[in-house]
Amino acid sequence: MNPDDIVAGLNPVQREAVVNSQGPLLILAGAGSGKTRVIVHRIAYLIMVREVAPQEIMAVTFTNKAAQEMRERVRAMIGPVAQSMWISTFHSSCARILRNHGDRLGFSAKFSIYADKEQIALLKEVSRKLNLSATMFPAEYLRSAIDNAKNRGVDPDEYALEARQTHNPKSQVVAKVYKLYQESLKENDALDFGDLIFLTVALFNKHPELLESYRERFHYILVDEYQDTNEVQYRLINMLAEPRRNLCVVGDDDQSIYSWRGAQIKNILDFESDYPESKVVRLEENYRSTATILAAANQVIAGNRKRKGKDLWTKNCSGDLVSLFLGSNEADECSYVIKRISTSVREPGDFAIFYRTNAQSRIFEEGLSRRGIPYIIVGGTKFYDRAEIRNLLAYLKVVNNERDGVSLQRILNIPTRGVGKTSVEHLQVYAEENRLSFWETMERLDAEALIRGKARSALLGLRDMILQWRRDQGECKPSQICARIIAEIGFAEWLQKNNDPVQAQTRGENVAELLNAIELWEDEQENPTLAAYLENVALINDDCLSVEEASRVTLMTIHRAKGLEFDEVFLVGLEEGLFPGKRSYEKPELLEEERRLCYVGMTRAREKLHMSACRIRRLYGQTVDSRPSRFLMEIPLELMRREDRHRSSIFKSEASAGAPPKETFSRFQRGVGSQPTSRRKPGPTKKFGLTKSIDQSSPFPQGCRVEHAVFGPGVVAGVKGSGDETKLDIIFRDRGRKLLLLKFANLQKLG
DNA sequence: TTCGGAACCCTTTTT
DNA sequence: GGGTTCCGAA
Repeated sequence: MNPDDIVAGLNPVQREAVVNSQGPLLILAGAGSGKTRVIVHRIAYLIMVREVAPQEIMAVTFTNKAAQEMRERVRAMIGPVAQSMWISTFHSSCARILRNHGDRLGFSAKFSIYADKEQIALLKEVSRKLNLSATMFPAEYLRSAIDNAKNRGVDPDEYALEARQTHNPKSQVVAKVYKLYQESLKENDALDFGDLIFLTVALFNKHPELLESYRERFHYILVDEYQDTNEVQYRLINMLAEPRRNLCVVGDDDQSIYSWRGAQIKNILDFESDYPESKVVRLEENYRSTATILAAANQVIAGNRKRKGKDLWTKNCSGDLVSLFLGSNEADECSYVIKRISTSVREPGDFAIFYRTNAQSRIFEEGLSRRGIPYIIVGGTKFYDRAEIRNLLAYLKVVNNERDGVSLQRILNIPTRGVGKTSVEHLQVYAEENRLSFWETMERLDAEALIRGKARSALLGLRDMILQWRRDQGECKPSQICARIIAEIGFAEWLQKNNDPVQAQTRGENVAELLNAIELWEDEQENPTLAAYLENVALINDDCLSVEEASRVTLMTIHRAKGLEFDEVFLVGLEEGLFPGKRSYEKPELLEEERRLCYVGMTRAREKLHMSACRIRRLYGQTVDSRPSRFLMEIPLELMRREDRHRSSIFKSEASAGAPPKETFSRFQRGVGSQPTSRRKPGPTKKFGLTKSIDQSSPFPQGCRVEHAVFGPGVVAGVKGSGDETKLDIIFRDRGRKLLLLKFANLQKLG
């Protein structure tokens, strides 16, 4: 094939990235620079021009969505041969490897994958065995400590050594937990997410010949979002790529926002020293945003020191200024956002609202629904995290994997069948004393007088059902087994009985939806086994079930927004202490990450960007005075337009809360820059948002209660202008806020 | 076993 | 403020 055909339509830099197919390559891909396009073309180039066999290429991403899109687009370019390529997430690539060779580490090919909830359940069991106090060592604390260790590539022995060396008593306890937890996982024939990667690395370390075989297989390795890789992922990739060094990493150091999950920005920053012979390509032309938005974003990110350095530019027009709205409180901020959405010619689906923390979403949700504007909140409790779904999945896991004790214990009394705490304890003790798995203990119920009465017969019944379902696996599809389980345990009836009618309804629907989802999945599979389905659920935990409608306003955290784009974006809550968050103050690295987060949020916008902050915010039940975020200060005033100038200071809290003068606000009022951290200046400071000169001679001064013939009762929030031009800013009790010309308003004074 | 109320926590969460 | 979790009482 003619190389020119492959690179046709790419800009010169993109071509560089595609054509440089041999040796290590770092592609610094700015936001909206056509990254995926480059990756896809690069793969096509390798196969079509360099005649690399597809199965010699491994492409790794972080999300299923990214993997899917990449796979789809490659297939569209080169056809079905793409099928034999490994394009998948870190986790599913590793799961695949471990299913093939996990026996060398003591796992079967059917191992269960434990998500957070199951990790916690197992950790509680471990804590109990070690007699740990749940207050001193909450399961969640242990979970994240162990998770961190795995991300760092630290095994239990190394962890114990670390703990001893640092004389940290708490860590020494965690070390014990970590060790026992790993043993328990093995007994349950289960792995957690961290294990998938870490144990793959361990497998390769322990069995060099296996590593060699994969090195032989994968001649070309490509990693997307390289800035988000953690230590083990880094090790994995680099060990595989070592002999041939055909490693292409794509990423953007300016969009590294997952350090708290173990991502190491240094991986991308140090790539050039890891591979001195490497080439670097910078994709800086942006095809997404207006020049104004980019200029603003560039200014913000320029405040970071630890970065490769990159300036996005575009041929797009300059577009609108960035709108800046400084509200009095979050209700005010919210109504600004909603007003802009409801008065726009755009469709709801063109808008997105991004916030730093999930807690901020509620007010927007309420406001939008009150106005009847369709919206979707991305995030929150996922489908597969709902209790009823997890219960059914636990059943399926038990059917699939005999040794999975965590899932078995979960379902013992679901639906309630009279197996209480004491019975479970008896079983646990017996299992422990006889070194049996939980399932083996259940098998001995006949022979041993372990448990008596109702619990005994219930357990025997459950055991027989499980045995039957396991036999069914031969001729039944997973969906049929699942349906059988639901029917035979009386799950629907139990849900009815134990929930209020509304909840019972949704839970029932969820169960139906699960069956539906399994069937959909089966339709796409050649060989739909239960084990395969369970892996799919564990790793591809996507919410394709909640159909993403294009016609709704999208609400999500900025973290979730990475990789997406919208015509018009509202970035809300830009306040010191919230964004950047308070916790980032002490550490410069954390502050830099917050700044990157801001940059990510801003660069999602195609045409119009709004940024807003509140003067007063209720947070965790407390009302706090806030100042605008330093990130706002970093944007040149020429790029912004204030959207709240006409507004007056109607909010008593502002005058009476005794808030210290906020010179940062005055920066926007007077058009003079000031440092966010500057000390308080002497003398009076203009109050933010206050109408410049209140006409004290107005018959209806600020705060005056009035009655309007049509709008009813209200309060004068502000007065503007004078004489015939006098306008009153009034908040009506029932009709919201209006700006009225005094001479026409025909107001009655009240009280 | 199930409930209800007190106590607790509180960034972000690709897999 | 609110959601979750945990413990004790019925």
